[in-house]
Amino acid sequence: MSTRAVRKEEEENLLRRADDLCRQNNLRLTPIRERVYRELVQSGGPVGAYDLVDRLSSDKKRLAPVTIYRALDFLRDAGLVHRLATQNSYVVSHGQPDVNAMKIMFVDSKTGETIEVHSTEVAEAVRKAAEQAGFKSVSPFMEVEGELNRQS
Amino acid sequence: MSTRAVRKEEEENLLRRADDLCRQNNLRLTPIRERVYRELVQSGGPVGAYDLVDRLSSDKKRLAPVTIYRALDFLRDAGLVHRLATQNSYVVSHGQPDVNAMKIMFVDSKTGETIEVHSTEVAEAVRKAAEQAGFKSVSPFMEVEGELNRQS
DNA sequence: TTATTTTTGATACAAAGTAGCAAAACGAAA
DNA sequence: TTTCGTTTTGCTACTTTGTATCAAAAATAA
Ligand SMILES: [Zn+2]
Ligand SMILES: [Zn+2]
Ligand SMILES: [Zn+2]
Ligand SMILES: [Zn+2]
Repeated sequence: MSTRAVRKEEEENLLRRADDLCRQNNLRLTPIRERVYRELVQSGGPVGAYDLVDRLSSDKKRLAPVTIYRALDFLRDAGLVHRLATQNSYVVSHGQPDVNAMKIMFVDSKTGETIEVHSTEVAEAVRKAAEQAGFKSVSPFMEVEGELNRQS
Repeated sequence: MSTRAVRKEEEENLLRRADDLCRQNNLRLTPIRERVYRELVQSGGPVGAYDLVDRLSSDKKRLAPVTIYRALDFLRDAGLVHRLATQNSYVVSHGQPDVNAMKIMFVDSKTGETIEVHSTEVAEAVRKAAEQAGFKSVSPFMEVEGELNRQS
């Protein structure tokens, strides 16, 4: 099977899982919301909101930014998409949401490429640090910039 | 000694240390850079760039945003100030820069209040996770949202 | 001094995100 | 099916955040 086909299959898996998740939680994965999610999935990386406006607009119909932002808000609330604050961009959340793990989004400083890793060790260490700081709970998501090993 | 006086003393410590740091590294802590840093120190928390514009502008002289952004860029490069990407704001870096520690900025989701904690445990756990993700190095700074214990 | 580099000022602009309200679509009753 | 309240979408305009550009000023070096 070609890597192209593999990716296509992964895309369909993500779409199906998003569909299931929404159905199970009585959330409505409406056409635009699905189109935004699909575009993020297909891009394979972080995409800016105004990029999504362009990509999902046709010559006939230009979407308003707020339409995209609303769809993104929905997808984020559903846990399907993360916002990368340092990049002003949005990226699909991979992996089953493991409640005890910290979801770390590593962002390559050069290219903006991201890789998501889940780690219970980091979660535990951050929880301890949070306690020190007087925080009772912390977000299970964080963003860390770094340099990707450039394998040519 | 009053807590007010204690804070004043802390402020002066930070200013002096910033001055020393710049002198030692041949960096120029010019008047406007120092004013921006001082304002951040005195505020005791994160402040937005345009807030700084207002606070440092007088009736006679209105500073241009770019002036503030340049000062902030300098201060960030010097390691004196952090940008909180999730809050679009800037905050002074506390603590001696311990090279082996992760500097975690906990941000209260409700108030925006921040507390900085340095942790070698988190640094180590993140480093391991980064290795998994194929990252050779990571930023020693991260931002985590959470809920502060509300001590009334 | 004179030349070179760095910093600041001023204007305009770009990019990211939101407010407000009306129309449309949807979902649950009746 | 019709009614009615709720949710979603479209549309316009607007706010907030951050930059590009180029000239003037200040600092540093020669
Ligand atoms: Zn939301
Ligand atoms: Zn995720
Ligand atoms: Zn810089
Ligand atoms: Zn710091």
